[in-house]
Amino acid sequence: MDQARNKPYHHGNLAAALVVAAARLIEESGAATLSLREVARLAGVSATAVYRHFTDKEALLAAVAARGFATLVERFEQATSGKPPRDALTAQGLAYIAFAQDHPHLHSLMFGPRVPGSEADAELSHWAERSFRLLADVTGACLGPATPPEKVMSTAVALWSLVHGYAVLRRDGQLADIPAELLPDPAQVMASLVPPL
Amino acid sequence: MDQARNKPYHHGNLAAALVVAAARLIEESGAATLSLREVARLAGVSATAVYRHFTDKEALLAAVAARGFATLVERFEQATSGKPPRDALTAQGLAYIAFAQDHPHLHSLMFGPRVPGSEADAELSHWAERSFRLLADVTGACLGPATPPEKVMSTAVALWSLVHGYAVLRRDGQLADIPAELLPDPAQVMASLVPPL
DNA sequence: GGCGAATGTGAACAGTGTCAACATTGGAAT
DNA sequence: ATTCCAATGTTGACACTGTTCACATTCGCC
Repeated sequence: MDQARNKPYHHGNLAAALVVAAARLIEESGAATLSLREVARLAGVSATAVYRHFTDKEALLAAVAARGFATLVERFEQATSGKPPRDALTAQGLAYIAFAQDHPHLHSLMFGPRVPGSEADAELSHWAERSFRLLADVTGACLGPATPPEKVMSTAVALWSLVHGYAVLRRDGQLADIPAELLPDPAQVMASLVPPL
Repeated sequence: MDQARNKPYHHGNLAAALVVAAARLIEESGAATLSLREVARLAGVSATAVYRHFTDKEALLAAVAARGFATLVERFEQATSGKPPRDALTAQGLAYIAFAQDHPHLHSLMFGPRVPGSEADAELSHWAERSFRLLADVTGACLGPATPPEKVMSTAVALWSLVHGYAVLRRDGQLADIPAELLPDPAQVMASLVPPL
């Protein structure tokens, strides 16, 4: 066992442990109420130790968000692997909606407002771009190789808007009052945005 | 002038003044960084006076959000008035997107996560329902009177998802890296979700 | 073995939301 | 018109937050 030993020298690697602890607390109660001190407490370290590894509270949050993007991309890949384009497209959309519903607070952190100047923003942007590229690629495959790139792009953004909007409305409880049988089937709506080949 | 008089007795009606002050600060810097004390300072009153009119910081925020919904509904009505159904529908969607872009922080507060138990949540829900009903009505008018209600509902939710998603992605800067000429035309995409009569 | 750099700690500061006790004032009942 | 209560506003305080500074410890390298 690791933690059964007497109190360790320095800690091994705090950075990772802090991200894990923060992620756990965020999944429970959201990023808004997260306290650096509580993260530190959970990692068995004193409050200011955080600043040896993250310049800011925001930097920690960005690291958690980046981890979230990593697992999101993973979900995308395992949802679409080996499927023909149109199946892959709807599978990816459904995976996105499922992710937002399974990890509402994390999703909210990942796609919340950006701090443009932040240095951690770079990695975040990288991940966000990558996950969008996955969507754009599948969309392109659905539309066929002869489709002009701006058509692919605008279709991908429309699809993303649709799926993201639905995911966000659901995760924030905005659709809670509407009985489930009246809600649209996301797969079907997505299909209607991609003109058949 | 009003404030040129010597310091007034009680204040007139603080509640409204506090909501106005809070709304102004929120439009500038967002609800996350809003400080009750600063609101009070801006209203020329001392911090704890807020608690004579709002049980909570959250209650104040809810009041601001409610005011936001009121102006949103107003925008909807003046955008759709006197237009045939399909024009009204796209006008309403565009008005929604414009609202989110003109008042990003307010929009974010209005459609952010709900606190279910909150007492102020009731009024918020009322407004949200009302603004959604506007959309559902226009959608119904587009689809024709013979359309089954669940079809109207699911179409309205799909439209809302699309427009809300696009508005949110834009307002949070998630589409900032994509050149404008590659972005979809919301009106056109909306039209493709409503089958022609 | 020793030394510098990396890492963790404690005390402290300004700022926050919120509560309890106190002060003031407006309006209603006499 | 006086009195009195309820509404409204203030002061002081508590626990908590993010963050900084000076200090302690420990690892890796010469």
